[in-house]
Amino acid sequence: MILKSQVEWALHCCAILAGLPEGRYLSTKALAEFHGLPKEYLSKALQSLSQAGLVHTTLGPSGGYRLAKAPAELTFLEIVEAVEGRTRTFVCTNIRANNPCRAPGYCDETPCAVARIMWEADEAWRDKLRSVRLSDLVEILAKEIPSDLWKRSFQWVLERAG
Amino acid sequence: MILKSQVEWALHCCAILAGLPEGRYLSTKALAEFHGLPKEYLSKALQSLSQAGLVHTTLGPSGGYRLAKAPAELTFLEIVEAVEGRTRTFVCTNIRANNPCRAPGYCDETPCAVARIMWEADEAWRDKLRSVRLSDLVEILAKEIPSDLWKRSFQWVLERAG
DNA sequence: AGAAATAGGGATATTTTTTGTCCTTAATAG
DNA sequence: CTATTAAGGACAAAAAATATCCCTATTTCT
Ligand code: SF4
Ligand code: SF4
Repeated sequence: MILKSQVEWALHCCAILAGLPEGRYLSTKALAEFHGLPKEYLSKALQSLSQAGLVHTTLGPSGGYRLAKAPAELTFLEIVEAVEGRTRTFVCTNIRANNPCRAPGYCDETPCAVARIMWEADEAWRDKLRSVRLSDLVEILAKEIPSDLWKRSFQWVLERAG
Repeated sequence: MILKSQVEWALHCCAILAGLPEGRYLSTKALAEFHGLPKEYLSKALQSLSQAGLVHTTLGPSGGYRLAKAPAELTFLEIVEAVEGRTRTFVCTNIRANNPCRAPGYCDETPCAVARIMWEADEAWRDKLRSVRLSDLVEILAKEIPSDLWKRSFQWVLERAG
């Protein structure tokens, strides 16, 4: 069970978009080039972000993406779920229904303990992701990335932002 | 990102094995029939449990599986990891290395903030699974499953245990 | 000793998911 | 009017999950 690579891509793209000046947009092409990713496929991830309402888009030259809300209002969970979907990582196939000893029709009402426990673990994962904001990430990156690289990257992005 | 169905199978099988009297074994055939699962494929899941040292096996007629330790000493995490593997659910493909502004050779030392945060969420998931013991599950099931079904199932298993 | 049942495991096949490409359409800026 | 963009549908390739089949060594029972 491995998350889609699109999750990593989306998080990185959001981190870049978080540094974009108010009102400017960055295109799929620029984001793909910056991260060395296949443009067409990255586009699908960005479309997911768009459908989830996390980013705003415009068309035409100078078009592209910007965040739909402030980085402090955007959580990791929102980004991850936009790309990865909201279905729980444990799905119950209801195998207890096959118990040869069961009364016919049993097992339909409540999910069993196995599923509930697995879902609690899933919730713990989501809780953690919900507790981290995009602004937290940007803060850490700003500290850790060498300032000359940080500046050059910022410059690179600005040159291509519409 | 969905866990393998073998995870559900393994958990259910362990729950059954937990109720097995000291020194007795239950075969793949019985476990597959009880849960309505393909015997050969379930066998792979049980082999994973065996390789992880969670169950003990014997060959021959009356052979099969029993738990290698007490249900109170066996956690959900051990069972899940035996089947699903121990790799983290977020894998870093190091896309920051593609940054056109980077100095050559950058990005090799430490994992970046994105990966660290995702790994923390992964740990939260594992922590939760580690906190639940197989005995906890059995306790809940004993409460929730109608006692006549519980008894019939127990009887069914005993008749087939070697 | 011989027959039957078992776990282990290798080889292979099928199905589903992930990853990726290609092309068309509608909108926008210059 | 042209160039550029996001959106999205159709399709293709690769990887992973889900099986199935078969052979071997071991154990139990007769
Ligand atoms: S016991 Fe729980 S996890 Fe297992 S099949 Fe039933 S509902 Fe699903
Ligand atoms: S920034 Fe982190 S998650 Fe992204 S590619 Fe680099 S190490 Fe991986």
